[in-house]
Amino acid sequence: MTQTRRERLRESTREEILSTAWKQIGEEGAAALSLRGIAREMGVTAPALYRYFKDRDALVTALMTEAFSAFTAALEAGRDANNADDYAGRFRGMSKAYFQWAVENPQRYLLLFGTPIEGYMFAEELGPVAQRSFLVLQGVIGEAMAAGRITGGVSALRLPTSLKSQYKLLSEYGMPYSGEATQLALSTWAMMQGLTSLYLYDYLTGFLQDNVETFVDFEIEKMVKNLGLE
Amino acid sequence: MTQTRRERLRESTREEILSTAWKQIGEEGAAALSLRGIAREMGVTAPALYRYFKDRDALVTALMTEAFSAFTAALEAGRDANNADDYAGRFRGMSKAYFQWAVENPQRYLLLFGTPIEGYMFAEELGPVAQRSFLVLQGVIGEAMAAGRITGGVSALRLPTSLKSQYKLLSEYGMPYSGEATQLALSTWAMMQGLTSLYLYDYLTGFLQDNVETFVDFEIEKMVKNLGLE
DNA sequence: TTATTTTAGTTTACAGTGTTTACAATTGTA
DNA sequence: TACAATTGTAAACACTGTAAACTAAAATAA
Repeated sequence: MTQTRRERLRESTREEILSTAWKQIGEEGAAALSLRGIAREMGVTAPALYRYFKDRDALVTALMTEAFSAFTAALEAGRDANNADDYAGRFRGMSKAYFQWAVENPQRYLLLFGTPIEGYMFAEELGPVAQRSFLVLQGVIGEAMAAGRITGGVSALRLPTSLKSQYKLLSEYGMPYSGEATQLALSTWAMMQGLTSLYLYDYLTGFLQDNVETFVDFEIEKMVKNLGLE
Repeated sequence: MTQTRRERLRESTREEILSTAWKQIGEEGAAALSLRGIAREMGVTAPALYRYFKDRDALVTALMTEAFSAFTAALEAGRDANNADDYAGRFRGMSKAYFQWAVENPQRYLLLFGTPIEGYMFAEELGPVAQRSFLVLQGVIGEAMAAGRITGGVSALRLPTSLKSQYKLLSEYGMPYSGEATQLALSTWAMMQGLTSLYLYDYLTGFLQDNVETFVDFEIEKMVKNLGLE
């Protein structure tokens, strides 16, 4: 694994490009991201960046990969702040971490779950890294379910068998799984995403002002109850 | 209200611009919207469009206004397909119409609730027309609540008094209102938006394949139950 | 009808974008 | 030292949105 000097330099300017991009996203929003802007700030000409990223979309994909990792880590941290047998706590911790991360990293979140980049098409290679964040949620619910703690309304929906690949991925992470867990996780996922984008698009504050967080916590609590977790 | 010949012509090319824009959005997605492209297709030069729209953002705002109106109309139609005293039916009808409209007009929906236009900032004047669609939802819940049909988990959240302007707007439409109705409506809104964007971003089909609609219906049914509507 | 004003459109131009190509400079290796 | 790989630059192309000046046509006033 020993890197040559050249590889080190290359890696370092690659990271400088990414961090400059994040700086611009933080300041002007993801929509204002521009290769020429990054090059300008780095004191280099634009085509130089093409030595490091095939094109603008490749850069965006790299940024999204980074963001997904950070997001997933935040979810895991929220979950792991609670004991392994405290299923309600783990669910709560993860859900709050979801919202909290979005509040603290709005542009980053919108980069992942909005469509701020003109003409950018979700890259294939992002699939796994995106699903990994979903797996955290699915895992939390799956664990609770395996422990018999999910007593809330489970669907009668028959899920397709093609879900098995998904299950396999879950079990590789040592997590229990089931079609019902997937379904409940999707439901929770939808709610969190809805709450979050409503907030980021500034629909909530007009109605709730400084009660937004209380509202979100309340909605999380409703989910806990509906799952029968507590 | 009699229009002069000129006003008629002006109105007609204005509409041609909008319909050409919709055509492009339908074909290439909202991100690919381009003034020059519209002009090209209309057989006219780009600066000509500036006689009809101050700039690109003004055009986008006009498009969003149209889309919001259509969306609101769809919600109302879904609601009104049920008797005025069938509160659960009206809620169901509206919610299904929400998802259905998004499925049938994905680019239009994303134009409203995604951020596909580079650098476009949500225009002030869109506030009222956007809220109007929310008012449909809030109204359905408010009616049911006034009829004493909402028995589900109502929050203990104390909402700010500044909501009064919102309430006034509702009562102008002859609808009952309350802080609890607002809160429950926001919750429902979040869920619908979350389900829909999960679907449009193609997260659902991977898990559910052709069961997506069943899943969404099931989630709507859960909301009906949680509201205590049935 | 003629003269005047308003309007719709074009031409030209500017500043910005992502991207490609050809070339120069630098760096690492044999 | 000679050669090869790598990293950058300069110039150009094809696109954007937008502004200014100008022309042709249409509506209005004399």
